[in-house]
Amino acid sequence: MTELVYQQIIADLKKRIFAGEFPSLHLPDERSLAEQYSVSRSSVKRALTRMASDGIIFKKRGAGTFINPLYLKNESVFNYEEGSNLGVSDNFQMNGQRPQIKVLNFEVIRPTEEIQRDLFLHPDDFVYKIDRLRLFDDKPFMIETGYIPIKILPSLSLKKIEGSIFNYVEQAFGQTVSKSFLSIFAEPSTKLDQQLLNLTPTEPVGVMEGIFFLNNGTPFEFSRMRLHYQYMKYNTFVSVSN
Amino acid sequence: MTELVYQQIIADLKKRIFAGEFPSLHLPDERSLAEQYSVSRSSVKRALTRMASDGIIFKKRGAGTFINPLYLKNESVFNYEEGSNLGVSDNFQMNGQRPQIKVLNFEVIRPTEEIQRDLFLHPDDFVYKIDRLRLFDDKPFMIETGYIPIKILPSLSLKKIEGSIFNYVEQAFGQTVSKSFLSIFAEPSTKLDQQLLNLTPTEPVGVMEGIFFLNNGTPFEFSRMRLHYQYMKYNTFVSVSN
DNA sequence: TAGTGGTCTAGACCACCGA
DNA sequence: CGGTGGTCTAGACCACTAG
Repeated sequence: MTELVYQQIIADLKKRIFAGEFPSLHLPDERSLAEQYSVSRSSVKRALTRMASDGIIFKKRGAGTFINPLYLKNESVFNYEEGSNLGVSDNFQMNGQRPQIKVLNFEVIRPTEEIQRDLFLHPDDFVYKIDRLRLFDDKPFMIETGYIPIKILPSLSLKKIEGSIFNYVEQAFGQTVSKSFLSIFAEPSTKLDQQLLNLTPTEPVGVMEGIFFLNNGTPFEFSRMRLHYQYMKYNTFVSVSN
Repeated sequence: MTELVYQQIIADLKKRIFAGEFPSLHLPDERSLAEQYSVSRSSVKRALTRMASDGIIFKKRGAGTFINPLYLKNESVFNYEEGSNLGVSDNFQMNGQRPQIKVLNFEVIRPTEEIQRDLFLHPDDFVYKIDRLRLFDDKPFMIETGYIPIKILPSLSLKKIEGSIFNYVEQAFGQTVSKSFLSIFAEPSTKLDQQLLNLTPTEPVGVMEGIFFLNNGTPFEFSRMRLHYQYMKYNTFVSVSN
């Protein structure tokens, strides 16, 4: 697959960590690892920096590099770092159940200035506006409105948006959706929310809105998702500065 | 303050971005920036990589480096990337306003099994249970319940929890709170929420709950935060694999 | 004080994008 | 095709931690 040096090091170190090769939770120092793998120290450092930002290890200047004990005990929580895609079906746990999609509306429009800016469009570019209701085991859980430039996906069709658009892009162009910038907040439900998501007036919706990017950095979609509050559970690992 | 080359570059580029120096959202290429700042390309690259992982910019191989339009739109909300700490006052934008803390309850209890597991405690360890109401410009916006092992902070006092616990830990032990696992979701407000946060029955709360870690990897606190929905806006930049 | 991770340089070659 | 970001090397010096 990928043969990048630092990715090989990451893969190998993960394997060795799970094999219990470091019972003290103390990894070899960077210079030794560089020698072991016959690479430069910079490449080792790059690998370790990645692993640290994933929460697998942490580094202590002057002391060494250590395995995060939670990584061993709580491996499942870390599994998100394996995913190759940011799509709904990957982010929401729908274990074996049937995710369904009901297309509410599908049209081509002139984007607002806001959308233009968010997706780096010219004033004369057009976008698809796609409204979909997503169900899960026959229960609606999310209203999704997406805007996608037609120049990125000129061949989109009603048929295709009844399935996963992200998967379609991956198959058709070999580009994965691997970055997103989202705002997450909550709101009282509107009449429409209540109707489509089977909510009572006191029950809220969770809102997630933002931009999805392709692997190559192209802004791909602006999306606004309104979720039944019981189905919105967003998990994050945050690490600041260092 | 900090004189690191790449941090200076980051600071300067942010300034220039906000000054509107790049209306096309297209930054100069790495080699030009290296020349402008009289540093190596590696240092520029390090700065840009940091900014990209913060979601400020994104890079497109073969094309260039671009400003994330949401960064400009959302500027105030991005401020969390300035903090050296994950605390409330750093995560929520309280520009010049007065954050206040009102202690509702402070006691030592035997942790539930769930808390034991989350904080990696033994059955005979005790924890502080701390209930606080946080206000912002005299308006309550968050009810916070925290559990902290007494063995980590044996000297905690009522006085100390009237201020930032994270800052106290930093001053007293030189450990920053720099990592967290959080779940984020929404709920209808309870009677207590409505009373403390000035909410009507149809207005919801945002909930953020999870574990905060010290720099060295020690699980430090389990926290459950119930926020006035208008004050919860969580921005995340997610990047998988690459 | 010895050893560790952190930063920085200078230069090389590769992979990709767009005109 | 030229220009861009991505990866990697080799080596230097600094800042911190621990014995």
